Amino acid sequence: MTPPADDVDPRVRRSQEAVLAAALDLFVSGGPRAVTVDAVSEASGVAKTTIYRHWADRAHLLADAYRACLPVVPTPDADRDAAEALRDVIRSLVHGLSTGPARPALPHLIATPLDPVESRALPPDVMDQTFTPVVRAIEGAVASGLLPSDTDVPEAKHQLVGFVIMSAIDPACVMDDALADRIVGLFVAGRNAATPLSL
Amino acid sequence: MTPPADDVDPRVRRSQEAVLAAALDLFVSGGPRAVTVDAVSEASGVAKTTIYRHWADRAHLLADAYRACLPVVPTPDADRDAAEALRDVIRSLVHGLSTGPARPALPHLIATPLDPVESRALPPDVMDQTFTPVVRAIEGAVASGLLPSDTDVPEAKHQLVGFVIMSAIDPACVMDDALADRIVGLFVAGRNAATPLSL
DNA sequence: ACACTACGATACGGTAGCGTAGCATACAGG
DNA sequence: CCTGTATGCTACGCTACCGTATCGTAGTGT
Repeated sequence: MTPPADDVDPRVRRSQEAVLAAALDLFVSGGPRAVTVDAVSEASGVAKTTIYRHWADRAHLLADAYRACLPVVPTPDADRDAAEALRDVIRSLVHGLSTGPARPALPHLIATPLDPVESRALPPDVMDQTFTPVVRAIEGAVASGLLPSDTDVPEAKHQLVGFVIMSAIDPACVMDDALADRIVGLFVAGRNAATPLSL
Repeated sequence: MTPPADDVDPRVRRSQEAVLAAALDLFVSGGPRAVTVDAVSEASGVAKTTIYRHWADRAHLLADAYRACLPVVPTPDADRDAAEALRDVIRSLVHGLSTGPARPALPHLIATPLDPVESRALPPDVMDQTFTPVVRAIEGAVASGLLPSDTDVPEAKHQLVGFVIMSAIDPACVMDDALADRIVGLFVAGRNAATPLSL
């Protein structure tokens, strides 16, 4: 499964692709609970027995469907300008969440790893992997002086990622580069304010 | 169910309380899927038939368990100092998420309303209700000049709430007033920065 | 003490889903 | 063409869970 081998029996290839496509559709529209083996078999036209010949059990099938719609955010080059790197990472995250199956599936993407039953075949840190580039970019920004040296990196991650996620969950929110740049701008400006705020 | 009447048969009272407590425990530790009528019956010592005498079906029982661990954030008085109101609302939100059953149940609190099956007896905007006080506080801050008049309120909500939620999800994060104040401080400072950032 | 009500226990029918077995068929590749 | 393999089909057994019915029992309030 993991390596999409090229030199395989075309029958195998066809089956796996049909199954995965159907599983992804079901996941996007109905969440993990909709990805039942019977439903996938029905929707894909692939016999249930065949599905079990390629996936150990339902959990692994669901895990593959999950990964198939998880957005991938590239890690910026380490020798890049920190501000640009940060901007590009957030733009990429926003873009990845607003295109493809990720946006409609976002609630399920968040909820699935948190469900002890549904996430059995998922690594416990699937989401972390997606957000690692953001952490790298923040670290780069701190190193280059764009952010104060005493910046709490995990906290900064919560701040940035939380903003993006909440925006993406709101169906009324327009997810574009302008939003991404605004998010980064508000973030950096707040972090660099001389006096945070006096209450 | 909704009105916790006081003048009822103590037997009824005792049953309902035991059931609700057990349902809440199961929800916190195992999510909505763990709240099965049989499991609740088993855990509470209340017969399944009795449960069905007080709740129409599993969905309503789950909905009550859900509401029982949802944090309640009081709306600040309208004639309050805007900065204090905003601070208190976020403090209250942070506190509500870090005490009681809300923190460990947070993933489930987020995921449940997003599940079309599990949320059948929940109003579609349960979460919104929790965040409404935040919106009110932001509006007050804009009105009083603490935030720029062109502030996008929904976007500001995403920013604040996203930060809080992501922090609460991270088990390593310490949720206290200091964090709340930092969140508000970074938020207000960023929003008031003359020039957001030039890239 | 007595009627009324809530409760417990058990059993049941029904549904949905998982995963497997057995056998017949279609197809890929040499 | 011919062998090996992937697939489809059907039929299972099993489990978990829902919601109901029935009936005897225990507790409440008067």
